Amino acid sequence: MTSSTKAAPARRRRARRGEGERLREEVLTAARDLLAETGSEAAVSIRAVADRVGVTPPSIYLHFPDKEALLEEVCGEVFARLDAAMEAAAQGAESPFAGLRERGLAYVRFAIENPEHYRLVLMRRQDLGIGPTNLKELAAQGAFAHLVDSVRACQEIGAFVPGEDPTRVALALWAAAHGVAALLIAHPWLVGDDAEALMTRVIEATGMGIALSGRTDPVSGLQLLAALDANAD
Amino acid sequence: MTSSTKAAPARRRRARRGEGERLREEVLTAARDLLAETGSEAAVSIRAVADRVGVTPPSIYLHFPDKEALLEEVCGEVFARLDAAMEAAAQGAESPFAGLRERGLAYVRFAIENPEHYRLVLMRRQDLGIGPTNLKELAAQGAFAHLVDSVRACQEIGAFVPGEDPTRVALALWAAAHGVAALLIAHPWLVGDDAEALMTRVIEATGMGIALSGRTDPVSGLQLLAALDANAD
DNA sequence: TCGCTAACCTAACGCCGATAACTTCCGAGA
DNA sequence: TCTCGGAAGTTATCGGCGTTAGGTTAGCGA
Repeated sequence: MTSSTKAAPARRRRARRGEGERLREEVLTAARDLLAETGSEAAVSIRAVADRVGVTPPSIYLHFPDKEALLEEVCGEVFARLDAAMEAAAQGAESPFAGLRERGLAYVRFAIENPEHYRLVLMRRQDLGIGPTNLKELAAQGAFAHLVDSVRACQEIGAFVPGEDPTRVALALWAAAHGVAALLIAHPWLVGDDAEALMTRVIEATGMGIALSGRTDPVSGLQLLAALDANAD
Repeated sequence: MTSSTKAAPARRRRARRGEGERLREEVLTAARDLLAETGSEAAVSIRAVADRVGVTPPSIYLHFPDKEALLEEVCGEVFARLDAAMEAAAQGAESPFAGLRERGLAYVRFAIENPEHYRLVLMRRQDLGIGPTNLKELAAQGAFAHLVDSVRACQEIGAFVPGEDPTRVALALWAAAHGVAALLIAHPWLVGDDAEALMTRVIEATGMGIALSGRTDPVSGLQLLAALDANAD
């Protein structure tokens, strides 16, 4: 549909002997650009990628076992920036709890900025992906590990009750943020321009709810709110 | 792959004169069964459905404009049961707040029981679906309308601070529940057999967080928790 | 019995992911 | 300088997909 007049013999020059890896990089950038430009997985066909690079479809398979692997690597590149973005957002936070909130907001914003990548990685059924295959593995690396650390810090200052598995708490917080992200991506019309308000509300509410849950000491709501935004207990 | 030996001329008897609608129903049930059995959108191809019914692919188009419309109707049938399931779950609740929790749990359980239907309807980009196109429309019908009512009831008994738009609050609660559902569907390995624990934690936390947010009166945490599970203020 | 038309079917188009087998051509070794 | 192995592609093709154009059959009213 888009300028595929078929008569596009703008062939790419064949790579020299040891430079076979060059095509691999060109394919990756072509796929990445195509996904970013169209915002649609369907637009990133092997044929479209090959055409953009100036090569025939089977050549792709010299460097990637299948389409899935190609998309996975493209998304992997994008998601590699997630951890850094979340940590940067939490940098100036006044308290661990505030850091948690900033991380959550950065997470949802990242999803909004890379909607199709997010959808490919986190909104498709993936029973046995390349990534971690259980919660413990996930908790040991990247952004989720930092999230768990952040939860632990909240427990240490008393914002969260200690004793609960920080990994499970982090999973709950992740699920809430993921809900906002997934909803915004799948149904942008639902929220309109109030995406920021929604993500703030959900993330803060879930965080405060976890802070409140399990408490048996008669802490007042105001005390709790104050404690959450303070550095000390 | 599955018994498509091609030599399956078990042709269906052509419908009589006024009974053209019969094929439509047969196509719907075939598609529904196929989706339920395989749990995969890809398995529900026009050709596979036609084959199961005992008809040729183009015949499908006599009753459905395209594949999308067929899937939409199949999912619509399933989702028609969601509202009833949520209301039934909230029936015996001791308080509006408990009703909110039961509704949320029922929602996630519904998603787990119909994962592929849920994924088709709520985890794919749908800029202009047949359904409601803005939040107000959505708030006026079905399960979401009941959720909004439930939020309003929580405001009336003082569990939630009044003044906030109940629709927005309901949206936030929905997002949190959706996060759990979407995570469980896309990455079942993450949670293992603790799905119930995760959904309970997220739903309760978000509800309590919303109950706490916006409060300026020095209500104690314990008082608040107690109030949430009581019928009266 | 005729003929209209509802209810199908046959054939085909253009797309897709993927594979087998062929060609080109660089560059190291004789 | 010539050769020839193998890296870096190509051509041809398969089976499957959604969808469309146009032909065929059979039941029912006249």
